[in-house]
Amino acid sequence: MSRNEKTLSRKSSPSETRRDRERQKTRQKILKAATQLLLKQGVEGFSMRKLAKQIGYTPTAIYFYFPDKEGLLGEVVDGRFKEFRQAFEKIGREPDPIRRLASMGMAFVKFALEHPDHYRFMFLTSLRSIPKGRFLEKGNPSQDCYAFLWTTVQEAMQQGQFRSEFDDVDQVSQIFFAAVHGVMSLHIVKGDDDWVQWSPIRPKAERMIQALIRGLTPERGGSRAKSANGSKSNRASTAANRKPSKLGAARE
Amino acid sequence: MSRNEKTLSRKSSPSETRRDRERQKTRQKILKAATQLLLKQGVEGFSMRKLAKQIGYTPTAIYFYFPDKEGLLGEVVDGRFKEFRQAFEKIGREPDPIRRLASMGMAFVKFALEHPDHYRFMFLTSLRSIPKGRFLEKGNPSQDCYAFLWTTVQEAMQQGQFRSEFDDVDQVSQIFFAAVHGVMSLHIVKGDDDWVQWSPIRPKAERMIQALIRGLTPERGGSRAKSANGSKSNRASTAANRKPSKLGAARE
DNA sequence: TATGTCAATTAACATTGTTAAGCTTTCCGC
DNA sequence: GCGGAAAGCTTAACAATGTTAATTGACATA
Repeated sequence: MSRNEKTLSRKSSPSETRRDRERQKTRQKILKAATQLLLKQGVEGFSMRKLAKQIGYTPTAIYFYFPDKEGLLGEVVDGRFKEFRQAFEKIGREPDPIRRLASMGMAFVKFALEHPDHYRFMFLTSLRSIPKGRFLEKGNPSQDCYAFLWTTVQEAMQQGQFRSEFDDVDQVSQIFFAAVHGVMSLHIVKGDDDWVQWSPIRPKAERMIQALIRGLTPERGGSRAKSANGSKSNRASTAANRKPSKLGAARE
Repeated sequence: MSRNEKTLSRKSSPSETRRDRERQKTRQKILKAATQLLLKQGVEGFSMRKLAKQIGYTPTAIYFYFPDKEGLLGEVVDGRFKEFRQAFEKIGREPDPIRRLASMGMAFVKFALEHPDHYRFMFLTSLRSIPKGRFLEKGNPSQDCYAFLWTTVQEAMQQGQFRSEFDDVDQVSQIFFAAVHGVMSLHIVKGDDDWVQWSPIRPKAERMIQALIRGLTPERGGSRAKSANGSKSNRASTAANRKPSKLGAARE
């Protein structure tokens, strides 16, 4: 915490931008190399010294740009979350929130399969004291994945699409997210553990999302709850109205 | 892999047992200390040197009893799995497999809450080449947790308690396990990440199990699935007995 | 008594994250 | 243009990690 808050050190000189541009450039270079190294070597195989060697610098040079290893990797992960959020772009246009939920689940699966190492770091590692929310706006559904999920769940809830006992947006969001996360994390962490005969991941995940949504929503036989939200004052009033104040892509 | 397969080195001498008893004793001593250290310091804080200091030995002495860090911790975890399995003892006597399933889920939750560090190591860490199955018999439901789960799912399936599309025992077992694992791992890893407003873990897990089971089983309104097993009509009545109310029998 | 195995130690190696001090090069005010 | 300061980076080092090779002492067996 000593000497790397240089982003606005010089007070007001015209050449500040030039220096700073150069600085940002190498910063990005380090960040990019770190991302690649993380992908190739995995979280365990990542080391500051390897990274330094790869960019032709000395290990200490990195500390001029980043506070420490956690801070660096935290920022790498921030970038991944951004990319993660982008995978949800098209889904946002799906009108039915329940359908949107299912799509989000599958997008999540796809992302986890494509970036297992980043996934590991994003959701399977607890890092305290990384620069949270420096590059992502918390609570903003267009940047914050959890907020996006939250909003979708809230919408469905306001439309009366969930069973009456599921009246807490946070709870339902987390149940849904946790389920999908469970399949994917097991796949990534224990996937080649031959103690268990693992069934194919994709259909498994799909089925799970199906089942979970079926369990969260009322039965379809007779009275399809046709969005009983004519008046918003049904049971969804207590929890569903709360704005996503503290939430976001699980990170740290 | 060099010098620690000494368990049966001496061929046939009467004093073998004496030596070996001593050996097993210190082995257990190390194992116990390792378990405690793992509990107190967590996976990250665990180190061979700390362990050595705690038992009054030199770090290298440990290598005389265990191949390496992974091997040691692997055996620690084996012990925890045994304990884990014991948490299922009473549940085994529940006649209805679906109810049994729900109880297993809640037992799992309880275990995770009580032993978060061991949980971390058991399910959140990928250890390749650890001496698995040295102390646990794979496939035996009374020792192997997954086998216990599997058997339960199979029984329910044979009774026709699942929807027709869920016809793969492995898949259903893993879906169920993964869901519960998802909530618990998120709780453990990200539980104190204030980016997300986490909802209380216990009711969340309970609700999730409820929802998932509801989604896996046929709807209860009209024609109750009549268990296409034909042959073993031993307990086809349980299907009618099941209620959609409270499933989490395993309370604390 | 001699010998070989067992149990444990000392010393060392390689690798890790991180910091303190120093050395150029560049920039800014004068 | 010049002096001083800051930026950018390196060298050297520290402490902690897992792990191995060589060695020493004890002890049971021949």
